[in-house]
Amino acid sequence: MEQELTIQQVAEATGLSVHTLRYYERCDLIAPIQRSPSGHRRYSSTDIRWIEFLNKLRLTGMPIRQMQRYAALVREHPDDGFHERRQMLEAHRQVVIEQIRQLQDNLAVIDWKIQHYTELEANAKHSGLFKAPGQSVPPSYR
Amino acid sequence: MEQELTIQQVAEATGLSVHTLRYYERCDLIAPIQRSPSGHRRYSSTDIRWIEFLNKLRLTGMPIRQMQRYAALVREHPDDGFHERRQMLEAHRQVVIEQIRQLQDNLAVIDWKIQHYTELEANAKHSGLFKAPGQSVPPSYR
DNA sequence: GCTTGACTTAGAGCACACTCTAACCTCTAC
DNA sequence: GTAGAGGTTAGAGTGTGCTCTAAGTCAAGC
Repeated sequence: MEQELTIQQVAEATGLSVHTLRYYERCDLIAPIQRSPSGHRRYSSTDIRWIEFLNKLRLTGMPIRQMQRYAALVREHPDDGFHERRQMLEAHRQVVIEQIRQLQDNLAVIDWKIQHYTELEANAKHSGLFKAPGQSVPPSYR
Repeated sequence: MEQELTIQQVAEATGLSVHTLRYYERCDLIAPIQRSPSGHRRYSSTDIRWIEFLNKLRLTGMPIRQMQRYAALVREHPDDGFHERRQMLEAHRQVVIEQIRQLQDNLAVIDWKIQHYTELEANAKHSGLFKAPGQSVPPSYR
């Protein structure tokens, strides 16, 4: 009942390219995938779940190097040594949280600037007749 | 009263390297900086505020190309044409918001996995005597 | 005058993560 | 049996954003 997918199908399912899938396998992020009699890759649903998790690590900015370490831990101690893996994920978790915080901070500044432009546009429309009160705008903030 | 900073001081103030500062100027993200009689760059506080804003765009993932477009708009129409600049920032804003959303989504999965490892660790400690109820763990989720 | 250290330039080099190429193989349909 | 779609490999190439190098200039202190 285990349905096995071709590399093309996995690419579509995961959003990674076939090139990337082979690349990940080549650099040991993915353990060697089973082959059909003709030598073509046949991905199991377990493989796909692993790839999807890998992808989440990537999308949160984990470098390939670190994913390699994580993948090696899983391969070498599939049934124990959860502690080190958890520690890796927790360290990464902190990095991601910080990343989100920074994005939010910087977004606030961008929002501020959008607001500022909106006011300048409004002023321009009214030919400068209305100057927003209390808005002394430094010339550098254009 | 305009205090002018050296490239080294600006690097310290902004967190960018002196190399990066020169690189940004070379590719027109920063307009040509004033020079001392000896040809050394002298940054004004206006320059620094611009660089800081640039950096926020970078840190939110805006590509250099796009920052170049934005910088060109500011240079070419410093006192009007706020509309296009606002549009650029608003488009970027949406990208950043989506980026944050994705990070949060993926972080949730990582959190789930950390939790899962925590449970596996606890089970291992009790020599498998206690199996968390209702936790049928697929073998792929290790 | 000479050393030291901070600056200048053009251009080369690098790390990262893919992405593509060339040459070859294999299955299916006609 | 041949075309065409899709697979395989090793290895080269690409885009992005820096980062560094080499060779030279300049100002201050000894």
